[in-house]
Amino acid sequence: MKMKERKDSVSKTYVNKNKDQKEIVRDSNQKKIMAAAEVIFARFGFKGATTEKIAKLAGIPKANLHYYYKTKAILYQELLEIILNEWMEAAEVFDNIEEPQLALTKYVRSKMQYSRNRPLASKVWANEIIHGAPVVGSFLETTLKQWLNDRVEIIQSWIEQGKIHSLDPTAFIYMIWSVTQHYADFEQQIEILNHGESYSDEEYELKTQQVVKFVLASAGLN
Amino acid sequence: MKMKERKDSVSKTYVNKNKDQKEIVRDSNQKKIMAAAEVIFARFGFKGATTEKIAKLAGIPKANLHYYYKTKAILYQELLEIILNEWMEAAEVFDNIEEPQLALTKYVRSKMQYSRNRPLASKVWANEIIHGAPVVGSFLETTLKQWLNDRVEIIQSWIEQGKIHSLDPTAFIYMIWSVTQHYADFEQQIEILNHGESYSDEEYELKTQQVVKFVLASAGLN
DNA sequence: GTCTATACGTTGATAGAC
DNA sequence: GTCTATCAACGTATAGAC
Repeated sequence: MKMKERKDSVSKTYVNKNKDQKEIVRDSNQKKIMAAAEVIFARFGFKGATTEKIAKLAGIPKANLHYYYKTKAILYQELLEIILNEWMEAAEVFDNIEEPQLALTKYVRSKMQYSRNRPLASKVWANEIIHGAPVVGSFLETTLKQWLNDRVEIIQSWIEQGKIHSLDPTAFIYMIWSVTQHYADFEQQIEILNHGESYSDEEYELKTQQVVKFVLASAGLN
Repeated sequence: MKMKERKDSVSKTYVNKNKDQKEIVRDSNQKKIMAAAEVIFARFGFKGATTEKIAKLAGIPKANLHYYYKTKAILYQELLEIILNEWMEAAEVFDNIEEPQLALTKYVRSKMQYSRNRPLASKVWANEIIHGAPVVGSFLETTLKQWLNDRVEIIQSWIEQGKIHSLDPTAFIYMIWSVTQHYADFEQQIEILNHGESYSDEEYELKTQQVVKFVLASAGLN
């Protein structure tokens, strides 16, 4: 109520500000929808998620959701795009670090942090891949393939310089991906096996350190 | 037609034999349905799978599927039970081997073979866990928890005997699970990143050897 | 931009003849 | 045990008033 009054009074004075306000409302609603979509898609998959569930969780009528996102498929695609961008950001730390020990440590920590902070996003992504990557398949073929090839070259150069053990760089990267993403994707299983409790920040930090050690040991860095 | 005639003629002479024949038909149909269910559930998830798709792939009418499995949920549960039993079988090789190097090598190889032979089953399982283990949750709490606890004790004893490095046994087991299952669950991604081709038997054997090395190195066994 | 009511397609499940 | 026809329930998406 108070907010609305303030908005109206502002709109009378500054037309541009009012326009901004509308955009702010739009952004706010889209963010609420996207946050809800992430929860529902993670829990039920694409087909199992219903626009009604998403709308209810977002606190808006279903028709309103369809006003912002014409179809469920479009909503899903936009969510995957957001997740993809986050994935790529987390991967950037691998670059521009010459020493393998530091580069690997930072990368693994970055991936573990992502699993900690965005488990739902990780699950949506995993679900998409498990079901054959119907939406993100083309991205895998282009962007991810390029990213992998570049990283394989870096690792190969480390091996040639004798900085790490001889190993299969692709298998090595898959190990890093799988071990770190496991903490997000299999979250419920981990929680059940941990006396029904999720890890505290301290426990998770210890797990992270352990995973870093596994990765470094696999490369012969101790 | 011929089959039917033969069955009838047999039934007149050997009642028991006829019963066997019927059971054979039943078993055969159930196997066809279950095989199709695995494909469809793996590709589309529980909600995305339709009984019509499953029946069509199995080569029977939808109503017939419902004759054998009253509901889609029951079909899904029975499939998970089969997968669970396979999972437990693959895990048995961990036991009764005193030397960590051999026990770990055999276990990792067993898991990698399972990912190779039964990628669809692995995906159905992963999908179930990612979505919060609504069906197998109780199993995780009891059987899997017990299995994990026992294995943690074995690994702990290895550490105390100085046979392997000091490490977090649970995190170590999670690493083995995640790395090996990755080759099944993220099969499509791996294929796309491998010039669009799935691994040959020879390539997969090399990847298996690499994964074994990673696991052994993580435990300080080189 | 918001929301109620509803049209339309899909799907799980069954009835009932064979 | 097999199969065609059918239906009730659900879910996506939209029309149209506000």
